[in-house]
Formats: sequence, C-alpha cells, structure tokens
Amino acid sequence: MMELTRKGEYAIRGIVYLAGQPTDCICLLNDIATAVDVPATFLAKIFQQFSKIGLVKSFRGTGGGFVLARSPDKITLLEVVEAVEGRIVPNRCVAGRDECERSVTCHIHPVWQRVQNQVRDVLSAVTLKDLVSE
Amino acid sequence: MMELTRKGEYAIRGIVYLAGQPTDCICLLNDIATAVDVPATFLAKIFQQFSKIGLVKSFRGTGGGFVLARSPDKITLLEVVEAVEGRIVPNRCVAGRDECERSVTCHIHPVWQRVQNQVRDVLSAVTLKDLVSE
DNA sequence: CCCTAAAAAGACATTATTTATCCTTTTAGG
DNA sequence: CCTAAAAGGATAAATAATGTCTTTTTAGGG
Repeated sequence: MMELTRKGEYAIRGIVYLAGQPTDCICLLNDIATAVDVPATFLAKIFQQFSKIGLVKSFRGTGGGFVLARSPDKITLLEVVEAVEGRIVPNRCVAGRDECERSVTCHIHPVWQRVQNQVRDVLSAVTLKDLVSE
Repeated sequence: MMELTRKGEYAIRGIVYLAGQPTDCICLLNDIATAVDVPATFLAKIFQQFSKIGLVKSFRGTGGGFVLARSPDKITLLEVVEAVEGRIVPNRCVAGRDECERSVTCHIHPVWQRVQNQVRDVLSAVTLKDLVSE
C-alpha cells in the first residue's frame, strides 16, 4: 500500500531535472531521459501529461522541447505526483460517488479522509525549488 | 498511489466483523466470509496471516474457528493493514537499505518519511473498537 | 482407532495493472 | 519540402493482484 509507482518516480526525477536547468533552456525529451535514466518513450508519456495540465510548456518541431510552465517554487510535489498517478485516494470510499455502499454509517470513511488530507498536506508543502536546491 | 488493495479491504471487513462478535464466539471462516461477502478461500489466506502475527487465534478441527487474540480496543487499524499489505512505505527510499542510490543528498527522502509517519500515525490511532461500535 | 470438521499450506489459474516499445501523426523551423 | 521534435495510438511484455483447487495437518467425538 501507499507505494509510489515507477511512473511517479520517473515523473519526479524528470521534472526536478527540468527545474534545475537554466530558465531559458528548452530541454529535449531525449536529453532529460538520458540525464535521469528513464526510458525516453515512457518519459514522453509522462511529459505529455505534465503538458496537458500545464505544469510544463512544450514546443514542437525543430528547436522544440520542454520548459517549466511556472517557477520551481510555484510547483508542488503534490501536483507532480497527482499529475501522473491521479488523485491520491487511500480507499474507494473517499472517492466521492460510490461511497461506502457496504454500510450507512461507515466508520472507516473518515479515517481514509484523514489519511488523504495528511498525505496531500505533506506533499503540497514541498515545491520543486525545495527538491532542486542543495 | 496510496490505494488500499482489495486484500486490505477484505482484511478490515473480516476482522471488524470478528471484533463485533461476542467474545466467546469461535467463528468459522466460511461464516465470516459469507457475512462480509469475500471469497472464502481468499479470506482464508488473510486470516492465516492474522494468525501468524497473533492478531487472531485459530483453532483447528471440529469446533474450530477464529477469535480475536486481543480485545478490539487493543488492535489498531495499522496492525490490520500492515499485516496483509506489508509495511506502509510510500517510496523505496524509506525502506531502509537500498536507500536513494541516485543521489547522496536526497531531498525527497525526508518527504516520504513524513508521509509514512503521518499515515501510520492516523492508522494507529484507530482501533477495531472504534470501527465496530455504532 | 477411525471418521469428520476445520484451518494450514502449497500450487496454480486468471485477471488487472504497470511498464515499456513501436509506429504514425501533427507541428514548426529552415 | 525536408528535418526535428513532440503528440497520439496501439500493442507487447512483465509484474502484481485476485481467486481457485487440492492436499496436509490438527483436533474432537464416537
């Protein structure tokens, strides 16, 4: 339970690398993939997701590549993780609909809610800036 | 990420049901499975794990079955979940050994550590008694 | 001592998810 | 047009989750 998938790990590695590059640098996917040691085709999918939700900006064609859409201190670890893993949900019953059909007064529901809140709070308190600076 | 597996869900359902039974009641696996709507063979594996780590006591043969090994207020949700899902570990790098081979000064490590602590704290604050009473 | 009830254990089958690759399409620059 | 690069789609391979079946061990009761 609770384990970050490889995809999530790759996502963090990739975007933290990007955050560590000079602002004006348009990075090629292949270069990022090589630098962070992730299969390029897999990282491509991840960056497509980043691009869709506006974490990074992408440019096609010659001279294209990726840059961060916002400054590193404005992007949280939570955004990065949820971009590729989906919303953090410890149990189906905090998912909104379809909630706790097994019992009208579900005592576990609020527990998962607390877990979810705690985790999201921790991750949203960390920015790419925190992760890239040394 | 962070999703409880079906196994974990079944485990909770099963042991909460057991906690809700009279103390002197030795429950049959098949009865529990029927009551909580879980495949009996699958629940058997789960209860074997409970038995091994001493969450429940099992009795074989005629008149056998399962009872809680401790009173419901002495068994935490954390114990139940970790019994079947293994230790809660958000990322390989909090697992102990094999830690963060990618960087000497891993900035993410302490974040996962915080996540792990928060989650375990929430789950260890809840007992079976909390889950069974209404 | 034998028969039956029940959990324990092991092997296996099925399904779903994760991880990874490949090919085609779109976009843009020169 | 030609080339470089990301986007998108389809699919394969590997791994993990879920579920089933059979045999073994343990214990009670005639």
